[in-house]
Amino acid sequence: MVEFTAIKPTRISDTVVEQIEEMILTGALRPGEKLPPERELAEQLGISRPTLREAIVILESKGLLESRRRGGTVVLDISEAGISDPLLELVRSRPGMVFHVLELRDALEMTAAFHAASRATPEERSAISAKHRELEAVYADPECDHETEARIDFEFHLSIAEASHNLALIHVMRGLMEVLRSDIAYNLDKLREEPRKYDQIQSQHAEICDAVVSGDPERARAAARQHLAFVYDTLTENSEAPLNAERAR
Amino acid sequence: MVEFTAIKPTRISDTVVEQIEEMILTGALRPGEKLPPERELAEQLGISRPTLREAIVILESKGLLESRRRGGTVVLDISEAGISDPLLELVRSRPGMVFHVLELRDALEMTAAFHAASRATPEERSAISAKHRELEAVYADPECDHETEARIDFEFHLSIAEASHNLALIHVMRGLMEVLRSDIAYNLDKLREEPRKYDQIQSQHAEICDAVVSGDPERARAAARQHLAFVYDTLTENSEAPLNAERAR
DNA sequence: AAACTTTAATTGGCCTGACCAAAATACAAT
DNA sequence: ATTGTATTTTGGTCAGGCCAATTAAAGTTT
Repeated sequence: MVEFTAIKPTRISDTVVEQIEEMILTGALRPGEKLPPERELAEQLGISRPTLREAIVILESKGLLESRRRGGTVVLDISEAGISDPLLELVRSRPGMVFHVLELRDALEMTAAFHAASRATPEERSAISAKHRELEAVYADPECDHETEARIDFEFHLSIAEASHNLALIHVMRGLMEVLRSDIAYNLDKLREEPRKYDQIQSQHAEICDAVVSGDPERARAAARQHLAFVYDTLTENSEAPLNAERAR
Repeated sequence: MVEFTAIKPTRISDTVVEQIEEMILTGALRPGEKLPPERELAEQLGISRPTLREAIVILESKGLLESRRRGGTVVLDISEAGISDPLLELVRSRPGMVFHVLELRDALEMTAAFHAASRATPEERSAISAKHRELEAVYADPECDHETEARIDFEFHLSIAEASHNLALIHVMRGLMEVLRSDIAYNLDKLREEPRKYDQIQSQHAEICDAVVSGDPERARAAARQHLAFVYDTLTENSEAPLNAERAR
């Protein structure tokens, strides 16, 4: 018995999608360039406007095009749009989703810190310490660009997760934090304007690091909890659309 | 100089995309389920068919839907293409991975139960109760096949996660539990031979259910913690390759 | 002459309604 | 019972039109 894969009646809009995709990838269509008006392009391709629109909307959801009223449809820069992970892309597109992710991180990092404190090898403990020192350095440097700052922050938390020796945990957290990394940079900006809170973040990191390195699981868990709760609350103050309505603690 | 991000006049097809996306992520639309015919659905949403089609085509390109001529539009299984994919590989390849996943579940379900207890709508609470009664029924039935038993067990925990109103949490847990579902059936087998532990599982489920439904977050969290710890320990006894070496609590 | 208003044209966003073709169902015929 | 045919459902596509946002041109005021 041979396996037959169901054939796919090629939809005409999909064909157009591939066509334009290829033109963008090969450079026939360069970033910033403007496509002909929908009516005109539809006629050129010999298809109807709704069908053309289906194709355009797909390409737009893929981050390759952007159409504005009266402004026409322009090709975006691929370098900032080339995305692979389909599900994390969903997360990234939702504005209020940051709070969902933060809540999830709260649960995960508590466990990560707990297990890391009890399982980490000496090498891992010193690696965590090193990453923390690096973090303090970039925090202390006012000239450090925020992207680097966010990256180090991310790597610090990741190093703890990796020391938990739980592959499933590591995997999930890596994906989540990767998503948050960009947002962190933005939020750190706001924090810098409030030295009091800014210092709190630093001391929280120090507390987490120390608890994990010294091998105190319960203290590490508590420190992680405090840190994430603080970040959540701070973002809630700065954002206009938190999850407060649903957050009836 | 402040950064201004260009505002995007929300397109109605995008709104529909988010709507359906969310229904899929929260489980309101389950894999395999069929959407109403385009004409009908368009009327329900109060939009035109071409606009609805724009939304459908986008979701199709994202791999969430599939529409066939005359066959209607059906929801695809997200777990096939998402976070759980690489995780599934890990679980398959490494034997002791079950314990990693169990630990992760421990962290997640505590949070899920906590938030569900405070955020669940009345409908969700009754849904959880209903699923728990169903679970008690299959547990009481000695003739019930273990696969069904594991499925109901899985759905019970999932219903709690869905009531947490945290999309990120829901998605991760769905993937994890889907992975565990098969293993559960096997482990339940062993548990049945020990009526004492078997009954404990039941009472733990009852405690979780009651705490969540009655709206007691802290009690719900504690109940979930106790349940998962119990499962972990029981599996540790029965399995010949636990993570004891690394588990130096 | 420069800055501000007004007007008009362009263009994406959306709708109504229709036709076609594929596929499943019901039904008839062998 | 199996095969063949008709009917209906439903996605795929097209045609043409209206609306509203936006920009560019024309006009007006200072």
